[in-house]
Amino acid sequence: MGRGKIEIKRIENSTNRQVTYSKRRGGIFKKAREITVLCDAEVSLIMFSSTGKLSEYCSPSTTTKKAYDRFQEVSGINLWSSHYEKMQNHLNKLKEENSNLRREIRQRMGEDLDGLEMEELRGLEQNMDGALKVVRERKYHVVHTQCDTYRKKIRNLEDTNKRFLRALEGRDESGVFLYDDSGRPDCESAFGLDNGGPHMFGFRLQPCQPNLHDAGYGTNDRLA
Amino acid sequence: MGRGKIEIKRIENSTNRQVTYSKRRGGIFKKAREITVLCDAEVSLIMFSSTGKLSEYCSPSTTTKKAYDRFQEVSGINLWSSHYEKMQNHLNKLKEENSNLRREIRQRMGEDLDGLEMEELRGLEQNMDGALKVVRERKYHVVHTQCDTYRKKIRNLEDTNKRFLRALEGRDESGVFLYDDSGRPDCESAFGLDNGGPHMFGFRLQPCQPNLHDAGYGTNDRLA
DNA sequence: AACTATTAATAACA
DNA sequence: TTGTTATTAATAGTT
Repeated sequence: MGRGKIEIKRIENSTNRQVTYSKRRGGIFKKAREITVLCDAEVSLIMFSSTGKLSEYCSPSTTTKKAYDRFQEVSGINLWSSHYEKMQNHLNKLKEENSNLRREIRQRMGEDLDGLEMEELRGLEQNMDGALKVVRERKYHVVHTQCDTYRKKIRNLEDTNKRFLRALEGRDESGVFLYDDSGRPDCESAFGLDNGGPHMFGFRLQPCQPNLHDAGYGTNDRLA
Repeated sequence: MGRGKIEIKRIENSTNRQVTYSKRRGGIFKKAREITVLCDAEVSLIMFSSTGKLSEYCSPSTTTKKAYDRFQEVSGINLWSSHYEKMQNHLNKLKEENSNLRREIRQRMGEDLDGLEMEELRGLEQNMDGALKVVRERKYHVVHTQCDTYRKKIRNLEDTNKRFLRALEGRDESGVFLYDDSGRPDCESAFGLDNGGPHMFGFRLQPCQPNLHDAGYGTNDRLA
């Protein structure tokens, strides 16, 4: 039907293909509507053009979802089980993994040790001992770097202030102090020499009643 | 098209309706096949006759399931949306949690410390230090209990053997030794006095190249 | 988007 | 059901 007969094979000209798609899509939709009315049928039709555009027709008596539900029932083909099962498996794996990770952390916090054999305890102790040394070294490094930075900054500010002071003294006699020595950081306490009051940061050691939050260390009692 | 024009309304004669359904269904399927080939389209078409009979067409390039999956994606209409989305969210949450837990363990193993502030490092150090003491105490406790048990068992066995020996000596003169002293456990090495060879248990400290397995401590580099 | 010559689909009939 | 055919409907190529 048309000015000439055509072979049923892919239309190479992209514009023609698009035009033909539009026209024929309209034709098929019309046919679908007609058979729905004439024959009291239920039709669900979804089409994607070569550019990925979606077109959908569905009989007024139903919905695409219902149609596919019914399709599943009648055909016995389950459209979702594989998806669903895969997700469920993945979920379970993650949950188990998660609980193992939580247990390991608890043990690394000194809890939940009852199930461990002597050898496991020894391994844990050695591991923690070595790790603690690394953490300690890192802390010293960070603290020293930090203190150096502060010292340099202080020296800079002091120099600047002295210059300002000299400049002002050149203008009038009211000696103004522009900085306060109490702003200097307390390097000593950072080395762990203080030990009073509630800790403000993570890594609290609370073996008997862990208080774990998502935002820091010891953060693993959610969704357990 | 036909011997006469027809109105598009339900065909009351049941036989005619069935015949028309069959013929038009064939027509639509043919059109669907044609547009698939001509226009490089993807079509999924499911139809139920008024008697409930299912007919299905699907482009060779896809499956009804795939087409429906794609339909969901593109249309945003989600048939099992609530379920699926919930699972997806749960999955993502677990994944994130998992990666947080892994990071915490790595840090408790002395790795991945670069991102930590001085205060966090101090907290970690304090926590690990306290936890290490707990682990050590627990280890001593287990070791001592273990050794006590072994000693009692050995004493029992020695007593038993002596009795057997006496009984045998009563019968003939061939002195038989019924136990071997090498079966006694090496309590000393369990206190951490040895330090050679590859470790057999978990909790290895390997800050630079962790070798983590699912079955023990330091077991968290899967699915990372 | 329209138009229209031509093919394709199909309603009625067998 | 299936096949035939007169007739209408769809559409390919064109404007």
